Amino acid sequence: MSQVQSQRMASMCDSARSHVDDLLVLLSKSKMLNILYVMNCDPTPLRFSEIKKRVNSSSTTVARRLGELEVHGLVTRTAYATVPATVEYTLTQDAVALQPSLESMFEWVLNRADSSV
Amino acid sequence: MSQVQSQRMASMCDSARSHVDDLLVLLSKSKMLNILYVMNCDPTPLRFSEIKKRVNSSSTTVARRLGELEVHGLVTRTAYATVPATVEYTLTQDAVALQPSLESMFEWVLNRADSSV
DNA sequence: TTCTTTTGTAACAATGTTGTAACCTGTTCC
DNA sequence: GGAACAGGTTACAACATTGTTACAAAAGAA
Repeated sequence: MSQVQSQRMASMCDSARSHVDDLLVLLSKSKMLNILYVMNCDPTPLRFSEIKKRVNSSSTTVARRLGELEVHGLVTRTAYATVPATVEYTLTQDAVALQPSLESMFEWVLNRADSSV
Repeated sequence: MSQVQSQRMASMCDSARSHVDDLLVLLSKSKMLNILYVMNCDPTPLRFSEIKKRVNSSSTTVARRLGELEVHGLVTRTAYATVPATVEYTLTQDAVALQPSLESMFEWVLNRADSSV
């Protein structure tokens, strides 16, 4: 955002507000909810290629999203020195705490999708 | 299963899948979760300018988001012939069904924001 | 030696999204 | 007549994001 905001929102701490916004921006990135969804549905560690296949996106985007999730402490990346390389992703404790909300959100989404077909 | 049957099921799955994706794309648009958040926090009908102020975005974006929400049946727009014009937005029943998930998601977001400050 | 595989990264053109500025409607007040 | 207000819309330049293509590393198979 190019504009400098000097507004005073009376009741809320600005720095907390920006952290909340950061997280909402993170969750709003393309394929982010999809990735969390497939990782939520399948509690086993998932490989890069498997995630990519399930969310139906390019390597670039999947790599970017997983990187962002790792930076924010929502997924753990584990690389094994196999040939060819094997990398597994799992949700962290923090992300698991988000699971119930996501699950009921996805349920709502599925219900809507059903009734609008 | 016959070929015709499996084709029909495949296409049903596809269309359901695309509806799910539509909704995820909708929810992933910028400021969308913010708008749902402020409308969730304040159960009274909210005016355009009030929403705009609370999510801190441009008229263009807020109008676009509210329009999309209306098209998807998540908000109701009510215009009153006052001078100057008054327009109120409220969540629909459908959106209210999403509230619990959103609320616990926002709680999670706030908790994370707190601990990362 | 060259091919294959997985898991990425780099560069870049195409595409999508955003805010800004200007404008519009309709009515009341001066 | 002109200003002021809420609630937008439109055009467009600036900015952000995406997919594609090319590439790499490491080692076993052919």
